[in-house]
Amino acid sequence: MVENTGANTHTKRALEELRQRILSGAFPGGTRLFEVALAEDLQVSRTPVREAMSRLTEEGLLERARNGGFLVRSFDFADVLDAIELRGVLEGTAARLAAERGVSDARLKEISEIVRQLDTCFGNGPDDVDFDAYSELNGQYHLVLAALPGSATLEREIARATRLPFASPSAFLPDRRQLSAFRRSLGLAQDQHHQIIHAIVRREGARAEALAREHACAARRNVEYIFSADSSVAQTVPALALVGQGNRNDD
Amino acid sequence: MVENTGANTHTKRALEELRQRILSGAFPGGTRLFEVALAEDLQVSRTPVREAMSRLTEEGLLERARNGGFLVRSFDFADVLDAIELRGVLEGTAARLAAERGVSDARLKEISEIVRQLDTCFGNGPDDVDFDAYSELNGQYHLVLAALPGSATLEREIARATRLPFASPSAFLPDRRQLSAFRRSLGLAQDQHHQIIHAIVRREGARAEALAREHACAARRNVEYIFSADSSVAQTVPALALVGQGNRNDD
DNA sequence: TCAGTATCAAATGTATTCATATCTCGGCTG
DNA sequence: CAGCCGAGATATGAATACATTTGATACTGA
Repeated sequence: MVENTGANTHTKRALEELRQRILSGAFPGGTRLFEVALAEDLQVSRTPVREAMSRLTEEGLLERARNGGFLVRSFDFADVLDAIELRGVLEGTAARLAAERGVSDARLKEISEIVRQLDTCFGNGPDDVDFDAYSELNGQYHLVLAALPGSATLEREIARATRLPFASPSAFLPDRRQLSAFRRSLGLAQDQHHQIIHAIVRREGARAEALAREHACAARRNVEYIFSADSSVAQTVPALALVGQGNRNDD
Repeated sequence: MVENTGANTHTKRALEELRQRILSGAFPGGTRLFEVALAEDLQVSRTPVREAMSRLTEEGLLERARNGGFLVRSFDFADVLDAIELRGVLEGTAARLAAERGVSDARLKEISEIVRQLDTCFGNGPDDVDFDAYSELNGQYHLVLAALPGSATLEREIARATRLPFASPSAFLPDRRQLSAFRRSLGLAQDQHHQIIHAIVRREGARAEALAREHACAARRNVEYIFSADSSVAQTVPALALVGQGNRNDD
């Protein structure tokens, strides 16, 4: 049995290009993607385009239309808030199970290191936060947290649902007031990260779960605040831009 | 723009046949599925086989191998227990949100009807339970419950994770003692169904969540009991047979 | 005998061609 | 004038031929 594969450079190209276009908001939610048009545009045949769309469906960026074909999934404000809620629940579960079952030293070391790096993003003062680095590391933190319990199925499903929704804060922070509020909230979030890890180490499952949930509630309040403070932001930022951190499965 | 689709009878056939084979345990977990072999076997070309495998990957029954190709996902006992745990958490969230946000009369009517039908499965006495009908309806109950909150994204993710794992009890109940224990537990489960609906109607979010979680814990205990009581069952029943109720997306 | 290399076969990737379903549009008919 | 029906356009479904990658094996030389 030859466990082989043919060439896949075209599929890979199509996949990456399409993903990038979707995440950048090139296609409004609900847009139907046509194989032929994309194939011409990407200079490949329909086959790798189909393959790419299928994979993007698995990733949650597309959905299959009722009668065939693919649509760009659309997310509205309520979806984003719900996704944060869901994420809090799942991460809470992950944290609780990690505390109940115990965590390998390697994993604990891994996530502690991430938290340590998160600390460094705050620099020397409250006005010196590296938003982009923080956001990137924060995504890793959540993924590793979701992976803690050590069950393949659980890990997989939690990671899937956790991955979907998250705001990249630096993308939509127009005015000074909001920036300042966001810095404060990031400081609180960072405290919560430390507390969650502590609770896991101390094997306090209920507390770890509650903390992770509160963490998500704080994130929810932040997003609500930002969008409500300036309604133009809600309309300007495509909801899809909030989606997809660490969603890749490239090799 | 013709929102069209070509014929899909071959894909449909391949999809249903493959799904059935996987769920029936024809392929042990980890088995690699080869396009050519399946295409010959099913008397179709590789194209619809590929398409079917891609969709089964979305359903969670297959996974993509590192270097291309598809593997049958394998689930062990721990995976099944974890899946039940996860399910309880998600359904708890669904119940809580339903209680907090309120539920449309139509939806409430829908799920109340399912619970009513579940009641009828118990017949006239404790020895007259229609397991198959109960199991079927129970799956519907869970899916509708997951759909209650009314947010498309949330609904989708909850339904996805909820769908994955559940035991079909009648499939592995060999001896009289277990059967009797199972009847009792089903009665308790049915009580819990009623209580959850009541809590949602009364807008008691925390209670609804706690009840749904307890419901899952009971299910977990049942499965643990059955598998521990007769270790041969755990080895005989392919874990995959526990997967996939209401996972269809046929039209 | 072992190691390294070359060759082959097996499996998937890609392109192309044909088939088929459905949506649109125009004309016919009541 | 409205509604239905049919033909054409369009998009996806399916089949097939060809390309490419990679694992396995056999052969050769040390």
